[in-house]
Amino acid sequence: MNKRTHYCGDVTKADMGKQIILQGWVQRTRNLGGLIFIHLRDRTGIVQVVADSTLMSAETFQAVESLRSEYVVEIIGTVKLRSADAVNDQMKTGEIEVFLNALTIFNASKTPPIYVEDGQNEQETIRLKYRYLDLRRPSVQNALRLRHRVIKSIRDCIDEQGFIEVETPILTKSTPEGARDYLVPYRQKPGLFYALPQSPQIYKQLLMVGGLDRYYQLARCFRDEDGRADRQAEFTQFDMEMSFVEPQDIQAVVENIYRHLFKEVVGLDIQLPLPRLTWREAMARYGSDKPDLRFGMEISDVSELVRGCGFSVFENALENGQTVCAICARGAGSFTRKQLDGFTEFVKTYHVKGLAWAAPQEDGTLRSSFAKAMQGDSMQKLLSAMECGVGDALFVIADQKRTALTAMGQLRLRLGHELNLIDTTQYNLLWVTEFPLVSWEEEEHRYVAEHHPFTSVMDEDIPLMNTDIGSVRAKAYDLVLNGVEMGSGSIRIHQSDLQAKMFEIIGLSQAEAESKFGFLLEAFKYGTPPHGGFAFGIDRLVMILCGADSLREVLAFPKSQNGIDLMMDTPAGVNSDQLEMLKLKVEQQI
RNA sequence: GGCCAAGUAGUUCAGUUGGUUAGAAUGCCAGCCUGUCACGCUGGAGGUCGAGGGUUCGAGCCCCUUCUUGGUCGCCA
Repeated sequence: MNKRTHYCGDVTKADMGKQIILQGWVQRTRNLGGLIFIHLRDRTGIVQVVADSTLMSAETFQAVESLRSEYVVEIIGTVKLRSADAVNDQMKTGEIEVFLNALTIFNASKTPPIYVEDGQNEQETIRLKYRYLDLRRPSVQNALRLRHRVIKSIRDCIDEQGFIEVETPILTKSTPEGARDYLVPYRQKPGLFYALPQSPQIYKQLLMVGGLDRYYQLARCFRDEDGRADRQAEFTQFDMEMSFVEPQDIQAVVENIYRHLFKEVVGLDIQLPLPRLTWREAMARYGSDKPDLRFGMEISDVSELVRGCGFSVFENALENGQTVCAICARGAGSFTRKQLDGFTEFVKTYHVKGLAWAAPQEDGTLRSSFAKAMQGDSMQKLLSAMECGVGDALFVIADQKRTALTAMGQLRLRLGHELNLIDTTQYNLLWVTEFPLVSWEEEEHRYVAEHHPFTSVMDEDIPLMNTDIGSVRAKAYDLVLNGVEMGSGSIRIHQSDLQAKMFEIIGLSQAEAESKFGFLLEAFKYGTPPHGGFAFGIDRLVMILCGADSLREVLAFPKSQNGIDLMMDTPAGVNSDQLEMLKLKVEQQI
């Protein structure tokens, strides 16, 4: 039985005079000679322990003298009120201290390679290598505690709505489309492989065929792609699926979850229903399918306005059927020429050829990269249409529509940050709906599913499937929080002929479809209910709620950008017996 | 796979134009100290300058290659 009577952070004035038992780690000691102060830490906080050499045996005091940072100990002591001048109001337990009577050292500790306290800025490499020490920091524990509360609140809420959690396999089948799969060799028949799931997509649809009606799972997903601050190879999704529903039914369930968890975890009331924006509108106004609506600065299509302006870049673009779009950034007129020109390099990363800018000055002149090329009053017309006045800056991009809008959307975000337009205390949630069903993949020279190949089509667009597939809209929707894609969902195809048609559109041969998804197409022939669902990333949500910049902050044991676990030092080699058993040969040892 | 940045003591960093024995803070070790709370004072130890090669009389610094980490483009249904 645990002898501990109190957690360190929980000792209060009310315990005065009691003998208590604490167990924890030594944060720091201050040895004043015959008097030693120890800050003892556990997951609740820190309390000061006092060892007075005149109140204990020489052996006990010697043991106290030997304590160092991160030793694990048990302390039996008496709670006393601090004298008025010794109170530490920076500490939660600063009014009291514990006079040590007995000490047990469970374990010594090497000198830790990182400081176990908040407010340090060690390189992440060293923090991740010694993650078990990093985990002792309050901020790291708080992130994990917040994550726990988010998950608990989701489970509570979804349970009340009649969903049951079903676990689906981790060893599953490699499928075409989507991200690269992690493969697992099958020992009994060399040459065959399992794949780790990118999502439980197919299983959850089969659960609907199986009549489960309302399913959810906190599902671990795997994608063998390069990492980013907001992308880990291995991540957790809240995944759900429902039968006999329309998009708004699913959205209502998800909205309930978000209202519930924001109330429980952040103490915030979210107004429902959440705002909705169609994909086309989101792209046109914000240049993104995950717009950050915490600030304005909307994009305008100025193609018609600049027609005949004389500037060859714009004229040529329009002749080639491209688009000219613009934003007006209030307050950006104070940027230096170097800064303004610097944005050109920035937008080029997003594959547009250039950026034109103009900034009206107080003295009536115009600083601009392209004013000279604009004939007549075309510049004035453009500025006044964009309501761009003194102190503002106008930015214009001419390129293919989607490319131009995307680059402009990225510029908008950057300007929003640099001009401090973003209220970081705000949580902005919205739905983006009516995603395109497919998009053209130039390199592969075929259409690919924008969401996934099981996504259903908007009823009124079904006729377009044979005539203008590029403009067909799907019953697909994303949830966006502060400009971050939280998750996606859709109504699925439940008719095997429509599913076959979809495979045909994305260039999946009948034979291939049969070998990869034969079981699914077969299942659809036995009374499949209309169904749909949604999934959102737990890691990203917790990251935003923590105000963290990276998913690594909200995972107990994250991996590096290249998918390496710096603590375990893995991926790692395996011995030749293991390879032999799997009949695997490594051609080139790196 | 491309581009950018970083890698120097346990940790965080400085290191000038290529020039003596590579520094600081903190941590660590030892001694002194009974009211500290980033305790204080005195002394000490601690370096493959990520790795390999090259240029040079001489390289932490210049050149080439490479590894690792981060950011980003591609990629991520």
